[in-house]
Order: sequence, then C-alpha cells, then structure tokens
Amino acid sequence: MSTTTNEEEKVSSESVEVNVKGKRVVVVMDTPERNKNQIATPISKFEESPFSNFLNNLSPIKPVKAAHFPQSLNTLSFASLPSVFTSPHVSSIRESRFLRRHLLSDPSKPEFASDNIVKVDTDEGMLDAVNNSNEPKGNFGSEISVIEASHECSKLAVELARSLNYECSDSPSTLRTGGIRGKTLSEFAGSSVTYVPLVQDMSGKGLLRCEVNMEGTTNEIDPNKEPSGSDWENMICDATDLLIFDSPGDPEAFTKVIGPNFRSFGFVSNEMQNMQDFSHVSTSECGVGGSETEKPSTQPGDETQVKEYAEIQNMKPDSSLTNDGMGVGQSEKTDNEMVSTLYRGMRRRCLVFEMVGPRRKHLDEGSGSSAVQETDGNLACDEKQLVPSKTVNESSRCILPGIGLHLNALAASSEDGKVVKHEANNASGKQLLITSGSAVSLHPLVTGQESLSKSLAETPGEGAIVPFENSVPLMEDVCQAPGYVNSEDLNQNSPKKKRRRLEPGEGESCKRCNCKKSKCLKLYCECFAAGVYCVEPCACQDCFNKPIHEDTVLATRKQIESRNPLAFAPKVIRSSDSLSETGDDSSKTPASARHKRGCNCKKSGCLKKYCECYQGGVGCSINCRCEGCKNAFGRKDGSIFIGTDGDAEEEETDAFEESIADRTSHKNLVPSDVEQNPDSVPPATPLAFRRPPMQLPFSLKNKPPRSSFLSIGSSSGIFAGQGVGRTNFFQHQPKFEKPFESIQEDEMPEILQGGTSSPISGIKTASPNRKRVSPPHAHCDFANSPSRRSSRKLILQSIPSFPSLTPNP
DNA sequence: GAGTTTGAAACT
DNA sequence: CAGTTTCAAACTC
Repeated sequence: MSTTTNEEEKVSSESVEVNVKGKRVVVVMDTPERNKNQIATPISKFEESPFSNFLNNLSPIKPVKAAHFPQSLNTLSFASLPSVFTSPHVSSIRESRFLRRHLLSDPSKPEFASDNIVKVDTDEGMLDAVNNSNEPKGNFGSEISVIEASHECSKLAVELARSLNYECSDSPSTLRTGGIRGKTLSEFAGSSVTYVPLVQDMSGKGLLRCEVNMEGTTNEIDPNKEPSGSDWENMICDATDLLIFDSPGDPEAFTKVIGPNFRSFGFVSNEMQNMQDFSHVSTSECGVGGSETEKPSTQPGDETQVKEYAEIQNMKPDSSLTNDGMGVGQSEKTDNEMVSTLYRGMRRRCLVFEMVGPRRKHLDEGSGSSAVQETDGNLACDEKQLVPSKTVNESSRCILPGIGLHLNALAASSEDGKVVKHEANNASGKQLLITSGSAVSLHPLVTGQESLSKSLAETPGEGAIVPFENSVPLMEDVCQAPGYVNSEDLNQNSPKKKRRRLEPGEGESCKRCNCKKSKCLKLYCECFAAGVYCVEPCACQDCFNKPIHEDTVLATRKQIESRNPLAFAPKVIRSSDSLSETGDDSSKTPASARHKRGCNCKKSGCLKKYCECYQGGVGCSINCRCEGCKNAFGRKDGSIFIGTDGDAEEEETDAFEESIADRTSHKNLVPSDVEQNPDSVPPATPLAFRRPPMQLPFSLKNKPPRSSFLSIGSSSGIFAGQGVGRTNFFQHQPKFEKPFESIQEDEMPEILQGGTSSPISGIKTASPNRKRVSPPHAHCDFANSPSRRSSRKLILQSIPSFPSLTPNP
C-alpha cells in the first residue's frame, strides 16, 4: 500500500493545470517517474500548443469534456510514452507522432466532438483511410487489409464502447482507480481514457492498432459504484478481447500489469493474451476489490515492463508507432460520455489488471494463494475462455517482446487474406501463445484468432476458429492448449524443466534453458533461439536474456541475424501455404515440412532428438548431411517411415516424391503430414499456421490425408477432419513437440523467407521443398499457384514487419 | 542428479 | 568454406 501512496504523490507532482475555457483542468500524469521526464515535454507542449488554445476556444465543448480533452491528450501521450520509452527506436518517432497527432487532431477536434463517439485508428494512415475510405497511408505494409481492419476496428470499438458503457457505469473499477490514485484519480475521472485496442490484421498484412478514445466524464463514472463482479467481468471478457487498454493515466501501472504480458506477446498476439489476462485479472480484482495496491506496485520499477510495453507497442506493428499518434487524435475525437464511461471502465480494468498482473506473476512464481483466487474469478467470467490468466502471464513472460516474434513466430497465417502473423517460436509454445494472444483481433483479427483457435483447437477443438467470438474462446483455448502458451504457463506451474522444451504431449509452451556460459545470448540457448526471454523455470546462469537486458538481447540478436538472417527463423519449414490452403494436398503434404538446413547427424541415425529434423518432427531432406539416416519422419533418401497409419500413404508419397523428384514432398508425406495437418488447418484459418504446430500433435493424430486437408478447408474443419484421420502417426512420433515446433517454424520460415527475402529462406525451402518454395519469387509463385501462394503472399508481407519490429534503424 | 553423448552453433 | 572448439540439449546410468 505504501507504494500506492507514493505513486499518488508522484503523480500529483506531475499533474499540470491547464485553463480550458476558463476552467482549470488538471492533467495528471500517471507515468512512472521514468516516464515523467519524457512526458513532461509533451505536456508542456500541449499547454502551449495550439491544441490547448484550440480547446480554450472551443465553445461547443462542454467544460467537462474540455477538461477531459487535455487529459485525454496527456493520457494518450502517456500511454504512448511507455511504448516510446521502451523502444528507443520508436520512441523518438512516437513523440513526434504524438505531437503531430495533436496538431492534426486539433483541427479535427470539432469533428470528434460532434458525433463520432468512437473512432478507431489503426494508424494515421488508418485514420485517413477510415475517414476518407482511401488507402491507408500506414506503413504497415499491410495493404488492403488495413482499411478493412480499421473499419472493423472501429466497429469493434463501437461495440465495445457500447458494452463498456453499459458495464462501465457500474464498474467499480473506476471508482477504485480514483480512490487509488487520489488526486490523480479525481483528475482522472475527469480525464478521458483511451483505449487502444490492438488489432492484428489477420490478413497478415499488418498489425493494426486501433485506438479508441473515449472521453468520459468522471461524473458519469462513479468511483464508488461497484459493478457486479459478474457483469463487469463479462464486460471485460467481451471487451477485453477487442480492446487493449492504454491507461494514459497509469501507463506505468498498466505497463506493469500488462508489461509482462506484453513482453510475452510481443506483438499483436500479445495483446490478445493481455486482453485475456486482463479480463481475468479484472474480474478477479473486481471480486477482490482493490486493485489499487497493484498500481503502487507498478510504480517502482517497472522500467523493464515499461520498456517491454513500449516495445510491444512498437513491435506490434511498426505501424503501432504510427498509431500512437493516432491514438491521440482519436482521444480528441471522441466525446461521448458513454464511451468515456466505457473507457473508464476499461481503465479500471487495466488497473485491475495491473494489479492482477503482478499478482499473477507472483502467484505464478508461487506467491500467493490469492492469486489463485483471482484466476478463479477470471474463470468465472467465463466468457470464455479466459484462459487461465496464469498461463497467459507466464507465457507472456517467456516471450520476448519483439524479437521472439520475429524469429520464430512470424508465421503468418494467411488465409484469406486474413493473415496472421504468429510468432512462432520455433518450438516453444510461448511464442505461439503470443500469437494466439493476438487473437484479440477483433474481427479481422479473427483470422489470427482462428489460427489460434486452430492451434488451440487441438485442445478444444473448436470452433474456436470462429472469428470474433472465437477469438475469445480461442484465447482461452490457447491458454488451455497445452502446446501453446499455456504450455508455458503450465510448464511454469508444473515445472517443466529446461530440457523439456516440448514434451510430446505438452507442447512446450515455454522453453527453459540451462545455459551456463552463453548467457542465453546465443542460439545455444533455446529460449533465446526461440525469441523468448528466459523465465524463472530456466536454470540458466548469468542470463542476459531478460527484459532487463533487452537492449543487449536485441543487439545480440541483430548480430546473429546479421550473420544469418534466418538464424531465428524456424528451423523447420513447412510449406504451410500448401497446406493451408488449398488444396494442393500434394504440395502440402509432401513437402511441407523440412528442416531448413538439414541435419548433420552421424551417430544418432536421425532417430533421436539430437537430430533437428527428427526433433522437429520432419523427415530428413536432401539438405541433410546425415549418415545412416533412419529418420522416422522421412529419410533423406526419400523413404518414409510412417509409423502408423500412414504407411500406405508413405509409400505413396515416396513414389510420389520420386516421381516428382521433390524429395521434400516425400518427407512431408510422412511426418510432414502431421505437420501439414496443422498447416492444413491453418489454411482454413490463419491460425493454422501458428497453431498447427501446437495442434500438430493432435493433428498428427488426425493426420488427414492430403486430400483431406484440402477438404478441410476451414480450420475448424480441419480439426474435425483431422480428428478422424490418422492420429496414430503422431503417436508414433516420439514427441509432439517436434511437430509443433516444426510447424511453427515452418511458418516462420516462410515468413522470413518471403519477407526477408532472404535468399536463405528461398534456398532452404527451395532445396528441400523446391516445389513449394519457388525460388526467389515468392510473389511470383503466388501468382502462379494461386491458392497456395495466396497464403504465402500474406506471409511474405508479414515478414517485412519483422524487421520493423526489431528496433533496427 | 551426475555424467556422457551428440550435434548445432560459434569460432578460427 | 572447412576444420575445430564450444555449448547445451539429449540421453544414459
């Protein structure tokens, strides 16, 4: 508690008084001390800025609103700040953006004030797109989808706002916040809260960040009011899916709470998870009652968290950066009280989340039982899924903010245009989780969700794929899903040990390393290689692979990437495309999965995990230099061992392969099938890409024949289809993990390949999977082979994002 | 849990 | 690019 008081004080110190229309408005800065400095500048600017003048001049604006305005701006700035801070790269940019935004917003304010309750901006570009319905300016790299996404986002935002309003009014969280913050709170009340829902563009084009700013009057929200836990929770559950909070006021707290999650999430997906987590948290807190304590906790030093948060934002979409600016403008726009109310409600949630978040961690770590309770509360929400917050958190932790995604996860699932990038950790579920988390994506996001759902589906099966709604469920699923993120959590909970990366059934959500000399900054480190931060379960020594050393990690990564652009790419590449989509079963199945570089086994006969191919659940390929290859998933020579069901298929495949000349296909047939399945799933839903791996085990079981894949079409379908199919195959496989990883990796690789354009990817794929990967021109391929390529294309697009993600100049 | 084996990653 | 060393996972006892 003492901590809380401290925060308040700090905050108060930061508050700025602004005269608006003769009314004095106090802007409180919740940002942590760290942020203060940075923030200070912007604020002062605001005061002096034309914007403030504008506000003063605005006749139409109600006093309350006006007051809010400033705050909203500030808050916005704050919200963004963290991100800015965190990622040095972006930070500078962001500030400018904010400034821009403000400026821009000013003129537009009137509009905002007018009717639009909620505006959603993915980016500035997005805004333009929305307003003008023109092409987005955004850098996303996403193309068309951006606009759509924006629309969707807006819709979602609206819906959320509605729902939120409904609940928010009642939500106690608001009150609490106020109570907690004291001065700040009161101010807060007046201030508008900005929600920034992050949305991934499922299309894979890019991640869109939608910010919804709602100015709410403090009045509307009664701090004292306590929402019924159930309602609020529900709200959260629903809303959370869509929205991410940036608590302008409490960036820190937010970051703290979210921070961990974000980290893990890395990108959009992360958001998804966060959302879930939040929901859980919020609910729990609601039940608990006081989130306040948490805030304080956040104060102290969450620098790392803040950083992470910032990174995350940055990472998300590079676009996100741009978005930040957007956010500000948006805040200006919205006036609805309703919205504001909702918004506030959101905020509270955040706070709550924050509280929860930390707790959770602690809990996870073993701290309190209370944590458990909280989680329970979350469950209560039920909504769905709220996946066990715990899992999420942990998973999140594991994941590196940005990096992880890159490397491993990227997998983009594209399907439809909805592409979702996943990070796929190579192996670990952590990344996967992240991706899943992205699910949040509101609509379009769905794709991501779908993918998640797919992956998750394994577990639940689910229809999860369902777009929106699913998203939530998906999230849950994900959490639950052993393989995925959850796995991490699970792992954490049940200490999986480092070695266990992925246990067959488990899905190693989290990797745990045992590095002693590498400082976890080399590819020797599974965590590092997977793009995730080391977590407690790790037994590493002198570990630098932690958020605290983010800079170091990033720098190291860069170095490694400079040497080998694909170093962090999934080692196993699947031709997810093929799988996914369409139908080319042949293509899918066969070659889909292979190890990029191939193995070099000499003694293990490619029958042990020493063999990366085997470990990845894929057959050896031409690329392999192994001796005495006996890889059960597929021999170098092309012969395949299918353990179980697939024998016939295998033979066929072999023949097929031979006939084709593509060895890759051979292998694919066997093990690949398993993997492919996952892919196949994805095809239907973007998730498939990501999840596939996770699902693989499951999928493996099902292992639909190639043709089946085609038929499967939708992710959901996949599962269903898979279920029947050949499950055995997987069983044979020693470890599911492999398959998962492989799958994920595959995805990543694709992305990398395409995106990075790295020759390597092309090469790798090409060699093993020549067919699939056509060379250098992924795009061309698309054109050529429509169905498959389409998916790829998306992936490729996504790829570019990677670079952006990393902080490189 | 300690020690050995193995092969990737890193280094030269 | 090849050879060697380092490293940590996988494996064995």
